[in-house]
Amino acid sequence: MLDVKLLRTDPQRVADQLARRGFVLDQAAFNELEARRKSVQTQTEQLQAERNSRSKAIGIAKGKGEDVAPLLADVDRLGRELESCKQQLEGAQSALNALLQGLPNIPQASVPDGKDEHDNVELRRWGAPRSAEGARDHADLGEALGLMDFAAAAKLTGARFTVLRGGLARMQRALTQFMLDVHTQEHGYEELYVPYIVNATSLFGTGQLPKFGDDLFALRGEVDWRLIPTAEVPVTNLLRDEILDPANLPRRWVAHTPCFRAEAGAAGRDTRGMIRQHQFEKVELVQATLPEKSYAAHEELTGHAEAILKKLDLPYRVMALCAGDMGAASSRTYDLEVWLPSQNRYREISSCSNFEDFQARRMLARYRHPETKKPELLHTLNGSGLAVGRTLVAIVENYQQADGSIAVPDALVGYMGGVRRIGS
RNA sequence: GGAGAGGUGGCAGAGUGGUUGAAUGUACCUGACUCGAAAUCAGGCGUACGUGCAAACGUACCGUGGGUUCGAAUCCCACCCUCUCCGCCA
Repeated sequence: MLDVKLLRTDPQRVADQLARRGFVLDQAAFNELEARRKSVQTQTEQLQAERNSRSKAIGIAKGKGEDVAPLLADVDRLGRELESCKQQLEGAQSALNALLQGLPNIPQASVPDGKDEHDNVELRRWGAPRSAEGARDHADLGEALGLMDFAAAAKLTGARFTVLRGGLARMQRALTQFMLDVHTQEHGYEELYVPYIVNATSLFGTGQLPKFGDDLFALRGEVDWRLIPTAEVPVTNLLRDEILDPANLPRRWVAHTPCFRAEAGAAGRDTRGMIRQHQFEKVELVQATLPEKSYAAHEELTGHAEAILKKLDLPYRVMALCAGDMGAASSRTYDLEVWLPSQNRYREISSCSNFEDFQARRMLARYRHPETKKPELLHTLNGSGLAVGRTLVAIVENYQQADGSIAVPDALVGYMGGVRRIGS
């Protein structure tokens, strides 16, 4: 959520910056709602002040044993006016909130202009992509080995699910352990185990609700519980309604969870294979920092995710997303894209974002400023470190052998009980 | 699932209708004493929004949402959560 003060003081600047992401801010609508809210609020507060002082006078009079009847005179009228004011205030406030909650974050100055993924800017590349010549895709290879079974998953559930068997099931588990170990032992993250089901308040805090509920799976029942679309939701919400001691910053958390996405609107895209599933594994990095440190932390966190790709010797590139392609909550996003020889191109495997105080304001995640002693909003960041399912895809494709077997990356052999080859 | 107890400021813990946004302790901040520190003493110290250059003032907030009342932390209802015991269970 944006700071409403910013909208009051410099709406044109906000409008200009949101325009970079193709978002049109209705300034007239905001001004009207804001003016209305302000006038109704002032009126309500005045009425309440009057009521409070009368009530207090009645209390004092009673204490002295005086007659309170005169004081009760037009208290009825006051009460009715107050009641109607409160209702109006509620309406004005909720209309304003709805507008405010629908606004995306302001892109940071360094974010490139652009309207979609074609305008993203490549920052750097690492590794030597292998030729697409003769490369088979992961679904072909996995099914031929009998270790990746989409038909079985379709029977159990439906499209966009996978059954993994044997060596590939084990490799997915090995990848998870490997990533968690690197981040906890080399990058200083605390490992967390968190719920895979969250309430609506948590989803509001990180920004999935109210606007992006279509992509979430809801549980049936009386309570509004949803499956997490990413560990970002439960992990970041640990900060909700907290005031942290700055001595404990930055907080660095890593968690492995399955992720559940309805993929509404993705019909026809990546229908084949494991690229886009309703359920996938991910190791997620989350940081909470002082505001002045968040951009350094963003570079650092991106580097932590890159370290996994380097250790697995998977060629990748780093993309700075343009203003029009970023998620609504983000101020700046770097995507890591891994080389997939069967597609002869790079595909997203990690997305690392700095949200500045956008999420922190929604969830009141704060620290106590050492000098002013006042609570100030934290900055929050997260990134995949990495998407495990897509990492498995990348390994299958990049480590495929002429005979259709899959070599095991050196970094993973220890996690695979010494196995160096799958499928031969 | 059943029975009981409880949710108050950073923490502990009073407060059962009225000058209570909330005693007290502790932590923290400032000052005094001290060469310095500890101890002691004095003062300060919740969050959000609004008005104001500021001092200050107004409003809301005692798990959440309703209700009763001129007035609710306090009374009533519903829900959520925590703890104890029982049942069930990986």
